Amino acid sequence: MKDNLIDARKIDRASFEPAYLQLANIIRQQIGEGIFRPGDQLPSEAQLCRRYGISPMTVRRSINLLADQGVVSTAQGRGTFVKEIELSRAVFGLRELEDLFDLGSDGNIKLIDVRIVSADERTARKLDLKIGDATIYIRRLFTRGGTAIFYHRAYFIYDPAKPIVEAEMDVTSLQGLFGDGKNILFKGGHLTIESTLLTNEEADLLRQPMPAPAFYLEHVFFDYENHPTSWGWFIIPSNWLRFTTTVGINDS
Amino acid sequence: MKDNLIDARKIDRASFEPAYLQLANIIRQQIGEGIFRPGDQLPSEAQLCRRYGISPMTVRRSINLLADQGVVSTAQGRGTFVKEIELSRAVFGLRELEDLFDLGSDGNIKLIDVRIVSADERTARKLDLKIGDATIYIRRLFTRGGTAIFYHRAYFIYDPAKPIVEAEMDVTSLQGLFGDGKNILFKGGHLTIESTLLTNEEADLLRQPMPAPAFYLEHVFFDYENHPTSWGWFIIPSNWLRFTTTVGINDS
DNA sequence: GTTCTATAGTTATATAGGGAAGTTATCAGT
DNA sequence: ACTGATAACTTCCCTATATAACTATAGAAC
Repeated sequence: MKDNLIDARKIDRASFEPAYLQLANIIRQQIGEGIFRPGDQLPSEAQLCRRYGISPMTVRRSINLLADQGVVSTAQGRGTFVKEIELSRAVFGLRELEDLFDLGSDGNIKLIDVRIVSADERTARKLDLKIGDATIYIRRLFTRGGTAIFYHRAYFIYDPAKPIVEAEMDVTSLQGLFGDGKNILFKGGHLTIESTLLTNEEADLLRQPMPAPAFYLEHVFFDYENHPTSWGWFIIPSNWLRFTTTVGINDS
Repeated sequence: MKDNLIDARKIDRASFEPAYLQLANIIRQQIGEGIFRPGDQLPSEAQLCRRYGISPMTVRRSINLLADQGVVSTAQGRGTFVKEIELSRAVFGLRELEDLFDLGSDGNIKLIDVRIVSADERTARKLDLKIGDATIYIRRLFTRGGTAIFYHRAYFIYDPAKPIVEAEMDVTSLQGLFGDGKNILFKGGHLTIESTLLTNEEADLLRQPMPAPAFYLEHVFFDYENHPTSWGWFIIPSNWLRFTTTVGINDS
C-alpha cells in the first residue's frame, strides 16, 4: 500500500481550478472508472496528503465535498468509503419547467381573471383563514408562439394595507413569479407535484383533447411570521414537460 | 456597524454541536427571521470572527456550508449576500416513492412475467443494441396489503456469460432494486418522470378506473464502460404518490 | 476463553495566519 | 470634469499544526 503512481493524475498548481476541486474531481473520476467501487475504502486523508502533496485541510475539503454530494460516506475512526448508488438520492429540479418560460421571447402571460372572492373551505384551510375571508383570486395562461403551455391559478390573502398584487401580476419569468427581487414577501414555501387529469375547463383553455394527463404543481408561500400568504397551482399538460435527472456517476 | 449585541445568540463551546454548524444555523435562523433579507450583505468574515470569537477558518466553513446549500452567495472582494428565493433551486427527491416500498412489511413483489425477447426498435435504441438482439424482459407488480400499488417493466441486455438476473429479481427495497450492495453492475443512470394515462392493461392490473392519471418513471442504467445495461419504467397511479419539497427557509 | 488495556490509525474539529485576487472609495493630478 | 494611482477592505485558497473522538487490533491479565 505504498504511494505508488497507480495513475498519473496530479494536482496542477498553475490551474485556475483550486486544488480541493481538482482532487475531488480526480476521486470522482476514479470512482466513475471503477478504480474504486461501491463499498471500497478510499486512501486515508494522510495518504492523500502525501500522494498529491497537499495539506490536510485541503484534502478534508475535497472529501467533505464528495460526502455532501453523496458520492462517499465517512465514518470517524474507520475511514472513507464509496457509497452505493442510492436511487433515493436522485433529485429532480425545476429546470425543465423554467425552460418553458425562458425559451425565446415569444412567451406571453395572459391574465384571464382577477377578482376578490371570499375563501371557501379549502382556501381557508390552505391560507389559514376563516371561511368567507377576502382573498384575491387570479387566473392566468402562459402561451408561447400562440399555443397555450400551462395554466396558473392562485389565491392571495387580501390585505388593503399592502397592495402586493402589483408585483405579482405582470411578470414574465419564473423567477419573478414569486418575488421581484426587491419586495420579497415570504421566506419560503412548500411545493407539491401530482399527476392529474385535465378538467373540461382546463382542456379547453389548453387546447388539449380529453382525456389528457398533466402535472399538477401546487405552491404555498409563507411570510416571516410563518403565516401563509399565497396558495396556487400550475396545470401543465404532459406533452410540454418531463423531469429528468441522473444518479451515480455520469460522464466520466 | 459596531459589534453590538443585536441579539444574544452565542456559540456554545460546551455543546456537542460543532461551532461551524452552530454559526451556520444562527445565520440561517437570522435569515429566516428577516433580520437579514434577500440581497442584504452579511457581516464580513472578520467581523463574524470577532463577534462570535471563533477563528477565520471556522467562519469560512460556515459560510461555505450556507453557500453550498444555496442560502447565501459570495462574491470575492465584495462580500457575502443573502440569496433570493429561487424556485428553480427547488428539488424533489424520491423519498415518497421509497416510502411506498418501506411502509410496513406487508409489501410484496409479484413477478408476472420473465422471458427472453428480441429487441424492438425502441428497446434497441435505449439499450444501444441492434434490432433483434436478445434481451430479458420482466414485468412485475408491487402490492401492499393486497392492493396493487405500481407496475414495473424492464429490459436487460441478455448476456449468457453473466447471470445477472438473479439479484435483480427478488428484491423488496427500492435500494436493492438496482444492485444488492455486493454486485454493483453499473455506475450511474438517467431517470425521467412524466405524467401519463393508464393503458387498459395497466388499469386492469392496478385496479384503477379508466381514464386515470399516473406517474411514468423511466430509468436507464449504465455500466463502467458507459454502455446501457438496463432500461425500464414504473407506472404509479396518481392516488398513491405525490412529490413534495420546500424552497427558501422553513421552520425557523 | 474472556475481559480489560494500551496503542496505532482514522476522521472531526479548531486555531493562527499568509498570500492572491477582486472591489470600492478616496484623492491627487491633469 | 475626468483619469489614474493608491489604499483599504473583502473573499478565496492554502499551509501547518494541535486536539479530540472514535475504531480496530493486539496483547496482558484474569
